[in-house]
Amino acid sequence: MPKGTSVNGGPTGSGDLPPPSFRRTGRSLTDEVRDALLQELILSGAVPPGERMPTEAALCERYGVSRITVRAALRSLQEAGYISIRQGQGSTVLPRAEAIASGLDQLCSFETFAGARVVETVDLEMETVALDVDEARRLDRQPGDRALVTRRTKLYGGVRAGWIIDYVPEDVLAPSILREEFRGSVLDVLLAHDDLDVAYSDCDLQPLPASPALAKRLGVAPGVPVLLMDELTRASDGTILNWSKAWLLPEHFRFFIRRRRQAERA
Amino acid sequence: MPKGTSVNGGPTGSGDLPPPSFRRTGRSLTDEVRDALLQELILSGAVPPGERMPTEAALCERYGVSRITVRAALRSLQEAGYISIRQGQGSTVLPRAEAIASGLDQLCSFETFAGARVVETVDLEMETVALDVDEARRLDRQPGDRALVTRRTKLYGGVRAGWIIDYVPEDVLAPSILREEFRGSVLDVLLAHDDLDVAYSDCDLQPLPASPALAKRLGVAPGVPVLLMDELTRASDGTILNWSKAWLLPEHFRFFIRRRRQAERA
DNA sequence: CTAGAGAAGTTGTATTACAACAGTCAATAG
DNA sequence: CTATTGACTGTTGTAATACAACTTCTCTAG
Repeated sequence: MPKGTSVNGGPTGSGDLPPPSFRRTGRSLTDEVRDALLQELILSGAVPPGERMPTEAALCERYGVSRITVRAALRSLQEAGYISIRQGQGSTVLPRAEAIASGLDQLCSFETFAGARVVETVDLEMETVALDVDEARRLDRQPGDRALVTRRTKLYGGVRAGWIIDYVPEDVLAPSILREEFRGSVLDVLLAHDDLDVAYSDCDLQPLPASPALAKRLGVAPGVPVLLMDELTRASDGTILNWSKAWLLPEHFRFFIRRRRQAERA
Repeated sequence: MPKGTSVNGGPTGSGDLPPPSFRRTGRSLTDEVRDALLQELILSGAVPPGERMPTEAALCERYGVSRITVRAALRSLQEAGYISIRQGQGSTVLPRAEAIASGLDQLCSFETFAGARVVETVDLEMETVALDVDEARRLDRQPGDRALVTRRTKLYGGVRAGWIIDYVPEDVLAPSILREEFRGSVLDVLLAHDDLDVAYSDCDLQPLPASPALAKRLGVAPGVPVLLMDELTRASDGTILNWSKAWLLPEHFRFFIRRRRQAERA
């Protein structure tokens, strides 16, 4: 709730009132335009895959911003894999934008990931612990520092789908607050606190055979393949906010990612 | 091989000669600067994680380009997860850049992915086939269209690590050329042809128990977890260039991805 | 009818200017 | 002396204009 007051734009003096559906939060104008383009033109299907986006000049007019801002927003969308930009030709919406829109590269909770499916949380355990050496190193804290550990089983449509453990250090968020605001997702609580500035997570994926204990929790046979998702969530300055380990049954999850060509090395 | 002659820059008239290690290909100036920043400052460790990048003005001078170009390059790096940019403060290199640098979001062949490890290709089969209905739909072609199918087993350090099938439609690359240039990786052949304009791939990850046939090929017990990586490679205009299915043993692969926070939905 | 030149439309880059934000430090009020 | 305020500096964010470079289409000359 702080930082909501920063009126970013308020351009020089030209009284162009922003067109409809153009909200103004504390973020940069470029980010606002980026989101608007993504929502109103790409994800909505207004410009289907293969079709060309409006020209930069048209977008400037539509949103009442300069070409600088429009170009930054377009470049952002290009980098994210939504569009292709070619000099002299224009910007084209790429196919399968839905794959990246619902893909792994998007940092969101399992409840958000589930979409329309009914999600339940059972066998919930929350306790404050002192970090051991390994846990402390992983979280970039000191051994003995305290953190709230949350363990639970996730059900998708009534069926056991995953077993999840989260660590949230006390210096990130007071355990009392997390306990109070927890509604099934630790990440959603963190995301709701703007001051934490959740930005990204580094995630390690690894298929494993289900151990007997895990198999029992998930109601499957020991040895069936599960996917271990080991994830470290960070603020935009790199501070570690959360460590999450999730053992997931593949039949309930589909992992899409978009791989992009990188610069050729020297 | 066309497009190599396009001299992009040749700025107005200011005779600033570019500083060392600044190559000029057919790509945009912005992309050149982006790569230079990534190589020379971030990946080289010249600016370690947590440290601030030089200011935009300094980078303008260093590379002899305008602030427009530098900002576009920085924004690209930000979008890719390498740096954080904050108004009034500057750009900061984020921790664990190596995770994304060697991560799944980078489109590269298994040989490149393997790095220093010795990679061998055995049980190679290449044949031209007519696509059936399902294959054609997946490749966005017509049933009966012809494609070169490549099947082989990959060995990492002498140990069987994965079983891979590739489809390359004839209209993308002549089978004779592919057969001739194939050195273990289909993707590397495609990447070497600039005119194909390989840009990205959409990838579906799914853990599976190894079938008896697959287990036999990989020399493991049936039922052990393997990761199926189903991937569609595309050109920058969305054209499908290649369909690849890889069954991988997890002990030889580590899959990192960086998940970024997306725009909040309305 | 074809090949080539030319025009129009679009993105890429440069330049200049100012606004907005973060941090520092000195001046001031208590 | 302490704490708050205020100005100042350095940085990124946005705007306006201009032109270069690329793509596509049209028109013309042959």
